[in-house]
Order: sequence, then structure tokens, then C-alpha cells
Amino acid sequence: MQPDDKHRRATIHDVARAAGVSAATVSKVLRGVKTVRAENAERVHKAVSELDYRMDPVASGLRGEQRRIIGAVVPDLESPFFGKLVTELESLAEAAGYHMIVASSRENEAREADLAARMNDWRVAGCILVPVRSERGPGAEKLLDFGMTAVLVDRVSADERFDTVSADNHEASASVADLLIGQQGHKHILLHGATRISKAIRNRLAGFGERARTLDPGVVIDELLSDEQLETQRAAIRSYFDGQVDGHRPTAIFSLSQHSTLLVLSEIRRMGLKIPEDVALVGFDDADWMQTTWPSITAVAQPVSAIAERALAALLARVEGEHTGFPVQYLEPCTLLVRQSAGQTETERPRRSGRSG
Amino acid sequence: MQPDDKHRRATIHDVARAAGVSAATVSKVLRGVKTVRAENAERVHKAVSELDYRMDPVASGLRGEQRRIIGAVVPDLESPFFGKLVTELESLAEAAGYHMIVASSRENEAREADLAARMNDWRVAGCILVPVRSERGPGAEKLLDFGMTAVLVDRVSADERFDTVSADNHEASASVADLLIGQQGHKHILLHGATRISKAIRNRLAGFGERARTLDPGVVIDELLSDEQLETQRAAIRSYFDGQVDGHRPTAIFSLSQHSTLLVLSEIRRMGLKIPEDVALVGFDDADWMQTTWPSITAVAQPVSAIAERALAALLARVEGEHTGFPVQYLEPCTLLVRQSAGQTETERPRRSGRSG
DNA sequence: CTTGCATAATAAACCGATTTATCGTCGGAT
DNA sequence: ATCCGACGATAAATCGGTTTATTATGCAAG
Repeated sequence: MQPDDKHRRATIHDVARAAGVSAATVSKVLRGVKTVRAENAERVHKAVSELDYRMDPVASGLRGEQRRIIGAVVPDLESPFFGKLVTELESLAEAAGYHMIVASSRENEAREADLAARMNDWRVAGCILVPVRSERGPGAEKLLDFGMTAVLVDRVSADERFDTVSADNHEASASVADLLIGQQGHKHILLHGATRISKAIRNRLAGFGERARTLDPGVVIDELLSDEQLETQRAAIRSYFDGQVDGHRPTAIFSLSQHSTLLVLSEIRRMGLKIPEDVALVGFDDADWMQTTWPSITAVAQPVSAIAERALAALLARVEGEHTGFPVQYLEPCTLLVRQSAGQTETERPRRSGRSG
Repeated sequence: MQPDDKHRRATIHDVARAAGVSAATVSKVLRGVKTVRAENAERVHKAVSELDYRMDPVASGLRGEQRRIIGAVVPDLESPFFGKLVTELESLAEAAGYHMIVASSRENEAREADLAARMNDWRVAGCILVPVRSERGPGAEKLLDFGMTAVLVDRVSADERFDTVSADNHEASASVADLLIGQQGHKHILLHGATRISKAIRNRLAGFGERARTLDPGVVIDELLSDEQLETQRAAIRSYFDGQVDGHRPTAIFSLSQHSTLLVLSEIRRMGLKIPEDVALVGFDDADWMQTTWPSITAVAQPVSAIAERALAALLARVEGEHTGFPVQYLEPCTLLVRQSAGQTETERPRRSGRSG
């Protein structure tokens, strides 16, 4: 057996020869053009399966402008949120007959721009971009330069160039203010963010602040935001608490990201404070462990599936020319999951559950 | 301004014209062939930057056999383990001058095979495959059929066709047996797995079992393995504990995956059992929350970075022809992080840390 | 001055598909 | 019988690079 022949894939010409027709005819059959005699179509299909023919997407992509690929750029693939987002996006894309290529900008705006250019290189039909910072970053700029059709997701506000999709960070954070201030009457609250670059974080900050001042103009809100290294941030939290005059500590903390929640939780534990007795805690972005840990953590759950669906639908509507109007901003509502760390009453705690429930 | 011209990208011929040389010369300059006069190379580079020229990878890939892309197929992009793995792989690949395309088989073997074929379509130089089940799955089969160079990662044992890289699941699980049986003297242990398909899980099972029987032939080991839905698995755990005669409960649990750990933890809590007093817990696969939760969870940390480095190095060695010998099995050592849920003594618990530590 | 050889540059073929322009055939209308 | 239009099929051009075969140039040796 010749190793060369063994792994040389069949071309469209091989199929044409086997079926006794021309390559053009094979191409027509394969892409569903109707002007082909039924008998010939039959023979082509037979030849295709006999030769195990697969169309070469590289060659196909060169001439054809029919691109059935969509690109997705996210800032990070380690976080469950983006992991779930790309998984859902890919599922939806395949269901609509598209392939998807995923890439991570690794929280780096220069890389974000480079990936946008790379998506253009691969001639994607459209691109989903989750920017590192916001809709005004270099990625969106590049997409515009190239005239690509795209949808901006998650770390964005309204934009006049692209459709945008995100969780309703503003309203969800306001509802956290409702819980902590309106219902529980906290007078001194710490807002903690492990990064301040993301537009999403800034929207959460604003949403909480505005509602808080409406509910109680006298509420004291401290903000601890930083882009520093992990250990520096840990130290900042301890130093913040040490600096508070005893008895004037914040009685509640709203952590603005999952990463932030973990950090705060870890430092609270280290300082020996009790949750929620000494300090209540609400986190933005839910995770599996938050309902299992003790005490369980009250958190804002983001509508990942809804975001993915909306984003892909919006993109395909643009790609397929069904929507050509002005850019639209989609805001998907979040859910506040009230658990023990803030708001859940004693009687709601889980108990020993016997055989009969 | 003509919109057509605005977004039409410059071709190699445009560059050739602008530099006053032929397209062949431009191609040589761009791919670093030395047989070009320095002056011409200079003019080409100038023309490239003036025209913002980017090589078209689609056209380039058609003729050239020089593929600078490597493919990665993982079973899942939502788990932090694979998220981190692909992130590191991509980083390393780029550092070596390769691009990477990532895809998720979503724990589906048919999809795994399809993705392998798709990687072949895109003419990747090599492929990293994390199979859904094991090295004997349809993905590896396809890779072999196509004559692709590939490395199999994580859910694998030694293979006679491809290099394999994984955590040393067997030895790590044996060291868990050392801790629970050798040091702590547990006589009745439950092994829990939320799936039994994965080769990694089966290796963990075997590693624990063999060492356990060596240490104490009389030890009782129960196994609770299932591929059922979440709720079914929860019920199975409760039913298992209800079925045990009182006082003959297992005194320790070894959960074989992160998912499993979370599930077990959740049910232990619901049953009102205390950790580690009523039952000790060790989990395979560490997560950030495990050291923050209370009690903190003893876990086996996998060497993700080492696995990524080894896998990519092995693949590139094959791709670049530096290694042509028999397939090699690489086993990377894990680390057992002993925390409160098993093994950590009272005095090691974290305490209130003042200003001076 | 011619020959030989190494070095550079280029025209042209090529990769594998898609698309266009051309051509042949057949049935029906004139 | 001739012409026309509809329909199918195909040869050839095309996409944007890479690679090969050929040609042109310069310089040293004979």
C-alpha cells in the first residue's frame, strides 16, 4: 500500500470522474443547486460516499463568498461564565448550519484587536465579540474597519455601530440595593471589584449606587476597586477593615464579580468574621459551589443561555440580511438568588431530609 | 469613497506592484526565504506596511503544505480544568509560532469523530485530542485513518499509536489511599464518581483500590458510579446512606471528579453530617472555592500546566520531525492538598490574622 | 573572449473548489 | 423544415497565494 495514496483525500475531480460527470456538476449537486438531472445527482451521491469525499473548506472558502463560519472572541476561557457562553453559542451556531471558531483574548486588548483581524482573515460570516474593556475598545474598532458584521456581548453598553447584548447589570445591581438597603436596612456597605476595566463592572457599580441613594440618601458606600495582583488585593481588603473604627465596619458587602466574591469570602474567613451575622455578602455571578458552601452565598445569576441565544439570533439576522436597521441594545434580566449569606431567614435553611422528603 | 474598495483587502499582487517586484518575490520575503536581495526585501516590507497587507491564510493554505495551525479537541469548555488546559495550550502554541483552533466535543463521541475529521479538513499540522472516553474512541480512530500527527491527553492510558499525556491518576489516587487508610486508619470508604465513561476516572478507581488492598486487606470499599442525571445521582447517594446499617456508615468518601465532589458535598450537607467528624472527604481535582469553603476540602490538584507543556512539546516534536520513534506515555505527578475535610489537624486551621500576621 | 557556476528574479503551473460563459440537445411553435 | 427558448452539462476563468521551471545577471576561472 502506498502511504501517499492512502492519505490523499479525494478531490471534487475524483468524484466527477467516478460519477462520469464534470466537476461543476458535482459542485452543483453538493451545494443543492437544482439544475441537475436527478440521475446525475444520484450518481454523484454514490461516488461521494464510495470515495469518502469531503469538501475541502479551504479551497471552497477561497473562491466562494458563502462563508458558513462565525467567529467568537471572549476575554477568557477559564471562567465558567464564558465557558458556558461559548458552549451555548457553538451549539446554536451548529444548529443553524454554521461552524464556529473560538479564541480567547486573555484579557488583553492588543490581542483582542489581533483576533478581530484574524477572524477577518478567516472570512467569517460574522463575529461575536466580548470585549476586554467595552464597546469602545480596539476590537470593535477593527471590526468596523473591516466592515465585518458583528455583535458585541457582555462588557458593553449601547453602541451606535453594532448590536449589543448583555445582562441587565444595572437593574440587577439595583435589586441588590433593594435587598440590602430597602429590606435589610444596612447603613454601611462595601462594594468590592477585582477589576475596574470591565464595562459590566462599572454598570453594576452605577446601578447599585443610584438605587441606593434613592432608597436612603444617608447610606455610606465604600468602594474597593483594583486591578492589582491577587496578594495585593488581599492585603487591601485586610487593610480596609483594619482602618475602620471598631463598630463602624460595613455590615454588608456586594462583590461585583465571581472572582471578587471568592476573594472577599476568603478574607472574611481569615479575619474570623461571621456571615451573615457580622457582615452580609452578596455576589454578582452565581456558581455551583455557592449554593453548597456554608453559609450558602446570595448571588445574582446571569442569564447565560438567554444572552447566547439573543446574540446569535441578532448576528444571524444581520448576516442573512433580515435585519438592516439601526443597532439595537438587548438587556437580559438577571435573577437574584437569595441564600444564607444575605436575606435568607433562619427557617429557610436546609434541614436533614428523611426518606419522605 | 467606494465601499467596495474600502474593504477590499490588498493581495500579494498589489504588494508586488507597489514594490516593483513579482508576486513570487513577495511570497519569498514574507516567508523568510533567503534568496532575495536586501534592497528588494526592504521595498516589499515598505509596501506591506503601506498597504496594510495581511497574508490570506485561506489562499495560503490551499497550495502550501506549511500548516502553522494546530487543533485542540476537548470534551467540554465549561469546566475550569479544560478551560485552563486550552488557554495554556494556546499560549504555548502561539509562542511557538502556531495558531490554534479549539473545539468542544460536548462529551459526545460522535461529535468527537466529526471534529477530528474537521481538523483534518482545516489541514492542521497536528492535533491535541482529549477523548470523551479513552484512547480507543472514534476520535483517535479517525486521526489514525487520516494519518494525522496527534497527541492524546488526559482520559487515556498508554497507546501504541499516539503519544499520550495525562496526570498520574493512578499514583495520585494511591496517595489518597495512603492518607485515608495508611495514616487515618479508615475501614470503610465510599468511592463516588459522577461518570464512569472517562478513562481518567477508571484509572483513579484502580489506583485507589490497589493501594488500599495492599495497606489493609480488610478495608471495605463501596463504589457508587453512575452516568445518570443529576437528580438521579443525588437520590442514589441518599439511598446509599439510608441503606447502611447505623454505625456502619463509611467514615470517608473519595470523590473522583470535581463535579462529583460538589454533588457529594451537597448531599452530605443535606443529610446533616459533619465533615470531617462524621465523614471525611477527599476530592480529585482542586478548585479555588475548595480552600475557601468551610471546612476546606482536601483535594488532588492536577498539574494542568505541566500537562499542557508536555502535550504541546510532544506534538511539536512530532510535527517538526524531531521525534519519529515509538509512542511515549507521559504521566505528570499530581499534588495532594491536605485540608480540613480530611487529614488536616485542628491546629492547622486558619485563625484570625492580626496586623502582624 | 568564452565558459561555467552561483545567485536573483520571474512567468507560469498549481492547489481544489466555485462561478461564469458557452455549448449542445430536445420539444414545441411557426 | 426551421427557428427558438428552456434546460443541463461543461470548459474555462477565478480566488490569492506557493512552488517550480526558466531566464537573466554577475563574477571568477579557463
